[in-house]
Amino acid sequence: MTTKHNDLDQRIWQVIMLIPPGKVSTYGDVACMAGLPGAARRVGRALRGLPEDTLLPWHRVVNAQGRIVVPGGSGARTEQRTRLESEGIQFRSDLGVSLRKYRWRPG
DNA sequence: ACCGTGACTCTGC
DNA sequence: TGCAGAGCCACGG
Repeated sequence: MTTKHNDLDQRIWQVIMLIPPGKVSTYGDVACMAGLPGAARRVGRALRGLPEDTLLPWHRVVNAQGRIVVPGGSGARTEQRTRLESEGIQFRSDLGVSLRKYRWRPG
């Protein structure tokens, strides 16, 4: 098999599963860590195809503003916020989280 | 190969 | 603070 569209997704998922509980990362950072600088949108596509029963901590991925950019769908937005709060992450209003405090940086 | 689309990001008003 | 435009990468028709 030469063409594996899953290859990119696989790499993206691998990065996301490294995000520790209580911390969050941005689409841009995940893309960069996956070796795809600037491909933040590609990360969104990778998460979009995730099954509902996935073990991947997709909820720890927010946009560059620390806000949830997940479309309503089946209440995924609410679920993301609930999961983050259950990990000790505090939300500022309905705006989002403080990246300054919860942003995860590999190092 | 061209064009439109998206769970993005940055800059400007 | 919020909205709009342009740039960005990869995918699907």
